[in-house]
Amino acid sequence: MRKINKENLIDQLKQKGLKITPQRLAIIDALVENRHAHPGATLIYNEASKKAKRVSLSTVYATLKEFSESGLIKQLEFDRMENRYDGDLSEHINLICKRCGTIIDYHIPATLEPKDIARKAGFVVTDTRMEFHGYCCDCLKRPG
Amino acid sequence: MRKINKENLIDQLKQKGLKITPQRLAIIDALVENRHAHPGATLIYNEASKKAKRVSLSTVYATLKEFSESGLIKQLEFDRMENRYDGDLSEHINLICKRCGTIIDYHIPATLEPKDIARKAGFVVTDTRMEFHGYCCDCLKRPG
DNA sequence: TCTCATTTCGGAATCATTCCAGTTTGTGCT
DNA sequence: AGCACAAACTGGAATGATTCCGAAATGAGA
Repeated sequence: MRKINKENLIDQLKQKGLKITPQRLAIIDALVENRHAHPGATLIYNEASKKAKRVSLSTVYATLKEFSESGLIKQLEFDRMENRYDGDLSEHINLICKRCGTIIDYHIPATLEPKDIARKAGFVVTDTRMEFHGYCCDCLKRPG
Repeated sequence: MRKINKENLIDQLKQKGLKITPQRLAIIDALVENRHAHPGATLIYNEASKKAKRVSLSTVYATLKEFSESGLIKQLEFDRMENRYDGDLSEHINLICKRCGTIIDYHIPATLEPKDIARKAGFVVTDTRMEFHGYCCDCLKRPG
């Protein structure tokens, strides 16, 4: 039961004492209908605007923030505002402390068992993000 | 030989036909001296300003961009400008296409072998980023 | 229905980053 | 050593996502 679903999200709002408003319902709809697109605030805003009479961009931001803080959805960027650089080009995991911002380079062993990383490094993982950037098969087929 | 080192970076600049300027040398110094801090543009700018008489922030940005495009350093953020959201809260890897921006959720098997991911998903990995967010041991010790 | 904390609004403010047009400067060549 | 020119630098304006803020609107329980 990991995928987002409208009724489930509404239940979670109730459980957490958050109010059910037309704006939130519209945002939930936009989120569910575009779940595969990993939508950004702008897309959500556009989609939600079609459903509810009035939604402001500020509300979309506030709601998305509320939802991700409540664990209803996952933000694909974290708080880091400034881009940072790493001189270590080898493959490793950046262990980023949520409190002090420290970034620890953790070199991955031949076989990686995500859950073990925490214990070995004395680091408590609350959120994980692993991104592989490259080219998807559809794009590889297209010229350019 | 993965860690950055001044002479090596200078050699790489020469090899790629890039010019050696006082600003670049100052930026390289700042990069090398702060390698453990995963410095951002602002820190680099401040540090580099101490070394070279004149360095502008624009130059720092341009240089950092040039360096990461040339593979001298690694940028810890990618081009994505807008924050995006994911309704799938389970642990998975986001395969992000550099060309079309598509994000494919890839659920990790019990044992993860990074290199295998590409083949299985038909995705060519050019850059990898794995981030585990949480709390480092030092912060865990401190109250709050 | 009444009440009030929560939510929404929209416009201003913020902040990292990019853009631009003009100036300076490495570097290869003579 | 001096020339020429593409590359690099500058700084101020522009951009664009996100946050902030004070005021107005509104769910939801009493």
